[in-house]
Amino acid sequence: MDFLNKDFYAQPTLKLAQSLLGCQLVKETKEGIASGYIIETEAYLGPDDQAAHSYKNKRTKRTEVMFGPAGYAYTYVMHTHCLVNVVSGLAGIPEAVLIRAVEPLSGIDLMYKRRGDKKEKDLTNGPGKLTKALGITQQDYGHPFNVPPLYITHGYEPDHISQGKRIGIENSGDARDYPWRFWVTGSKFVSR
DNA sequence: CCTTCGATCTACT
DNA sequence: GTAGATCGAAGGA
Repeated sequence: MDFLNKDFYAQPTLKLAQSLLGCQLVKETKEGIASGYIIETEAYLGPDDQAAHSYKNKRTKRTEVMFGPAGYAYTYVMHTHCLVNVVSGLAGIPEAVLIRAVEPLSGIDLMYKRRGDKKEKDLTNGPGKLTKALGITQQDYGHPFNVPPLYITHGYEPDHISQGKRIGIENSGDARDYPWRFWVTGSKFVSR
C-alpha cells in the first residue's frame, strides 16, 4: 500500500495543505471500504491563528492531539457533525489541515446509504458531509493516517490549485481574511 | 450543574 | 444568498 510517510507530513502546514490535494482518503469499516480524492483543504496555524482551536496554545482534551507529531487525525464534533483534520507541524506546535471536501472514488453505494438519496456532488462537498459519507467518527480521534482502518495514500497530481479565504470563520477577526484555503481548480466537488 | 457557542447543514427566497 | 435548527464540548459558578 502506498501510504504517505512521515517526510510527507513533515512539510510546513501551508505546503502540506496543497500537497494533500489529489491524495486518496480511505476509511474501512465492517460495511465496506469508502474512499475519495481530497479536493479541498484549509490550513489552521496554531498559536497565531485566531480561527484555530489551538489559538494561543489553547490546550484541551480535544486539541491535545494537535500538540503531538504530524500525521494523526484530529476529529472534532460540532453542530451535530464530525469534522476531520490532518495534524501537521512538529510535536509541540499545534497546527492542522482541515479536509473540507473529497471527490467520491469507491464505496459510492455505501455513501448513498449513509447520506440518503442525494445528487452525487452533494455526498461529500462539505466537511460534515464527507465524514458521514466515509464513516469517519469521533472514534478515529488520534488515529495515525498510515494504518487501517483510516489512512491516506498517494493519488494524482492536480492540474492547477486555487487559493482563497477560508470559510465559516466570520467571527475570527483578522484571521478571517487569511488566504489559507486550497482547492483543485475546476472541481465540481468544492463546498462552494 | 448550567450557560454559551460554534472550522455546519438544510431548506427556502 | 440567508435564516434557523441543533447538541456536544468548553468554561465558569
